[in-house]
Amino acid sequence: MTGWEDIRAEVQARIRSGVWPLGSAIPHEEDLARDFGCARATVNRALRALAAQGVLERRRKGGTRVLAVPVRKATVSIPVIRAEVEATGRRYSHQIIWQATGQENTLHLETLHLADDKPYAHEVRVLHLAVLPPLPDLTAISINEWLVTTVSYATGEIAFSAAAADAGQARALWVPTGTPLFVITRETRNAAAQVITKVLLAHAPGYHLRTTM
Amino acid sequence: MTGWEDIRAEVQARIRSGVWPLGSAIPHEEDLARDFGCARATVNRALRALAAQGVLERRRKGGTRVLAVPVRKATVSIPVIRAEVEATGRRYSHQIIWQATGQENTLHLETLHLADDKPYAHEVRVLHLAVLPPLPDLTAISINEWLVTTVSYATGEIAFSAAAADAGQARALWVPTGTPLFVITRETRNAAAQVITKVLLAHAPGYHLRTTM
DNA sequence: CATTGCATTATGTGCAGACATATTAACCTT
DNA sequence: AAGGTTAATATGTCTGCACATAATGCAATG
Repeated sequence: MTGWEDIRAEVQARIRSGVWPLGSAIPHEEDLARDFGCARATVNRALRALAAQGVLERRRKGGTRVLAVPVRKATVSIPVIRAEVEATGRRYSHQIIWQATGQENTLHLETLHLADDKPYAHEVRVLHLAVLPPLPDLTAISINEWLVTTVSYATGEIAFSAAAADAGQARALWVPTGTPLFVITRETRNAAAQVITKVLLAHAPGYHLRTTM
Repeated sequence: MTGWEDIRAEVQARIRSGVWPLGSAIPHEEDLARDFGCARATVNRALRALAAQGVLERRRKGGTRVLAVPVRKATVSIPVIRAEVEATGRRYSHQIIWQATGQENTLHLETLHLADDKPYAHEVRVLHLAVLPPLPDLTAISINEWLVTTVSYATGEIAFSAAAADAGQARALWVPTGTPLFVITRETRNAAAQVITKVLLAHAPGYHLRTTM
């Protein structure tokens, strides 16, 4: 009867109805557990879920409070491009347009990803070779895919934006210069906080990144 | 010594090293618990985290398997625009450019959000009044903000894309027609799956949506 | 008066056991 | 052989208990 989802819903209802105003502290887990007639672990699970959702803020000893500014959080999947293309029933391929070694043992790569031989996305990447195992044959597998399966879980920053196609992007994607492109930039670091790679990925017009709340 | 984070790391290491190849099934929670010398609940926590990350797929009775196609998941915050603007030290304001009632008890709203009196984002919204409480005075509080604090948790779809500014967006945002804009479209539904509102939000050039992995 | 140190407190996490539930596989029926 | 029923199984979750950990404030100390 009292699952943690029910408790999450109840807590959220109390926040919405003003019983626990925005910015205020809510009772301790133990009190809530007594209120709801369940174990503290159950309350804990519910409150942790709400914290992950951006509704609550929790701090040891500080207790739990309702965020003053509610934040909606959405989880987006950043798939391997090959899988993304093949999921729509199209055939994936990629071409390395240009590559060069740069300062400090870096490799610069310009890649075009294609779906049914039509341009799908244009990628510019800098790889820091010192923090990577030897590279494979890049004509067989895309760097993107190789990295995902090779490098242990890494942290990183992602940014989404819109930008006008520059000359290189325009040429690769068969669009006029200045065309709005959906751009994803990524910076990936390994466990030791060393930068592994930086990527700028510009998608051909019509691209949408979808998710649910 | 054996926290659930350690176990998550170990499982991830085994996947990366090929002990558990992509697409293969991994042992049951009970077996893993014996292997790692911990309780099943601890293994469960670790595996659930990995499933949320997009590394594993879990099904009752079906067991746990490594996803054939690794997916990176990132959580993005969709903040209230006022908070987003004020977080950068600027002053928020908004203007309702146009509004009209449409078919089936809907309200159409065109809003401009400003930061230090400069255009920040252009919003076009359709509200389904039948599934909402009475609206407040919209000059005092933006719809966006009112909805977040008023409507109980709702599901919805979000899509990010890049688009060329149309005439209305160009005029509102002080940019030439055709300028690349970062666009967020949202469709929000209540618990009964009824559509509450649809939004198209076009951000002024320079906008970035950031997140970490 | 500043600083260090300790006790307090709320959340974070672990464990063992139990039952719930979804899903598959095996079985039986027609 | 097709189809429906049943049993087996792995995950999902709850409970009650325990200890760990971080953060806060108070107190003792120099």
